[in-house]
Amino acid sequence: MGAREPLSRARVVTAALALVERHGVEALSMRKLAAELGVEAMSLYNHVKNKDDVLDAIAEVVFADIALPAPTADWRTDALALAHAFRAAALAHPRTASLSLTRQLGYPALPVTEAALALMTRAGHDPEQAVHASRALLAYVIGTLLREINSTTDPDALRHTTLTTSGLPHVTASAAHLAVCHHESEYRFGLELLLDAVALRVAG
Amino acid sequence: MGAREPLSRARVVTAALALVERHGVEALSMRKLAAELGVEAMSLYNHVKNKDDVLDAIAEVVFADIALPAPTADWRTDALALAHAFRAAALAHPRTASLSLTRQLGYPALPVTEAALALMTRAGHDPEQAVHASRALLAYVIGTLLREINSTTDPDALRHTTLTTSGLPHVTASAAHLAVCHHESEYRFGLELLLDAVALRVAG
DNA sequence: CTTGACAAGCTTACGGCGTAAGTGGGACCG
DNA sequence: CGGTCCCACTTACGCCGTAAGCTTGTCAAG
Repeated sequence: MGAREPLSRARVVTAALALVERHGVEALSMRKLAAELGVEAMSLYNHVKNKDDVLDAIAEVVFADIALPAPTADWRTDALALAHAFRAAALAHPRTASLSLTRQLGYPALPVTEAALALMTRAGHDPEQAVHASRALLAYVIGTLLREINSTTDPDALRHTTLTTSGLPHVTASAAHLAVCHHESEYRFGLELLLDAVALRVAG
Repeated sequence: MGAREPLSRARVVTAALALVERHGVEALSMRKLAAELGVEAMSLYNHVKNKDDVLDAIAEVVFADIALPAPTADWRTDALALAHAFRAAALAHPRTASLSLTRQLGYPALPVTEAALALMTRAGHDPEQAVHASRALLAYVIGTLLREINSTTDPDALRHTTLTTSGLPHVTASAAHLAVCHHESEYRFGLELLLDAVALRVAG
């Protein structure tokens, strides 16, 4: 019965992340988290302020995992790379990513925000337009990833609700949307669309 | 001591919506909701399956409140009108809207989905591209509204976390983002950007 | 008028939750 | 060796969602 590795904030956060990825956010409780670490619930509070602190901490991990691409000569390449890195990080921890995209994170998200802003400035926007454009880019990325993650987690939510509704007034749209689900290529499609528009706006 | 108005699903949902708008989602409990209606918690279950059912129901309200604009000759006008209607409905119930944008809603969101799809088809896209483009539009709308709603609900979350962080390595970006906060005009900016790109893609 | 079914409220009860507050022992420093 | 501090444990409180059962008012059929 040797001494076990001592608890630490890092160990708590890691365990919380694992628990959320395995069973979803709603399954995360301080008691279960403690059990996971072979410890009583209240011991966690020596390393963590409260449950919200834990949620913030795991949400940050996703942003921390975004490998910001080094800027190249072409802002457009960089934009695609940034968006791709964002998506990769989100898909690496899908259930946690829902949290990250939803929660209001200030500082942890800043590097990404700033990268997007720098990018749009380099593209030739004036400062105010650069802010607008970078936010548009991030809004698209976040909106798309939210949808993608939800449909991955719960793949036939739409199909189910449509089929159990009698009368089916709107099958056409749902069928069309279900038929097209190559997430990655769709992501690129919207991205290119947006970047085309940015380029156009700067040129014209 | 006359007989009070009997409970009904509609009354429950209305009260839940009001409670959420007043005190936030985390303040919604079956007990408080019942108290609001002058009733005991378990009575609610005669009209509602469970708490999740309540949450779904209030989330639907936002979509139901989107006044779908009648199609005109110009798809672009219609796209702006749709986005504007979406935004109006979301801002009318901001705290509930977070739920609506986050939760996976199948059927209730369908009219909007279909309107966007129809619009992109009318713009000249082939069916598959129309799906992609409509999803891009909705992703932008949802991503933007999430940000807007969160920053309205909790206006200085970013400022606070930045200021309390010593070292402040990234003040530039956050300051720039804070300085620009005319939500409505920003919304239009990104929207026009996206629609320009759609028009371009169809023409070229 | 009686009866019995049914809808819709109330009561009780259970297990789980987050966390405030206090306890105790082991490690380290004087 | 005594003191101090860290850190895990224990206890306890009030809230939660909801299963199960009970009560009461309403109303149609006999």
